[in-house]
Amino acid sequence: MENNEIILLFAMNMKRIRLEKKMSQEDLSFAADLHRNYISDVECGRRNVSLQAIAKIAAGLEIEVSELFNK
Amino acid sequence: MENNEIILLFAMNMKRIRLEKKMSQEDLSFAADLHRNYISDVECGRRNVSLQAIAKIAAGLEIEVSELFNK
DNA sequence: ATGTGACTGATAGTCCGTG
DNA sequence: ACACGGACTATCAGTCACA
Repeated sequence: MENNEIILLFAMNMKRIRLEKKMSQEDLSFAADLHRNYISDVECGRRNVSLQAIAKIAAGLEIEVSELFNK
Repeated sequence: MENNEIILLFAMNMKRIRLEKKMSQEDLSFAADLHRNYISDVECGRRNVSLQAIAKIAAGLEIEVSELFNK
């Protein structure tokens, strides 16, 4: 597979922002309407997230989508 | 399907940028290593694109991923 | 040069658990 | 509160013929 650069960038930004907001993965899973285990997988860089899931995560974190792709 | 706001935002940005760069869909499909019909589908908002495909498209357009999510 | 329906194999995303 | 596994269903990636 091996183009996981963007997957890791996304994962790291997501985790960093979630912690800044003092949310648990379960808080986020509820706010984003995604499964708790899925949030865990994404933050560990184990998932190739789709646009709609990206939008849900950004909404759950109350941020713009583009913030999840900052370098 | 419902929440296609982000899908349409992505589609419109992608098409606008591609045209600004004076590329055809076929040019982009070659540069991004994605099928021509797939590029067409994405620009028409018919696909829920994943992170890895997003990275390929941004690379093909020679832009940052976050530019595809500007409002 | 682009849009669309349809198809198949792969994987996104859910849910049950465990430590 | 989180990582990880296994199993499941819904959907995505990738392609074709044709308009």
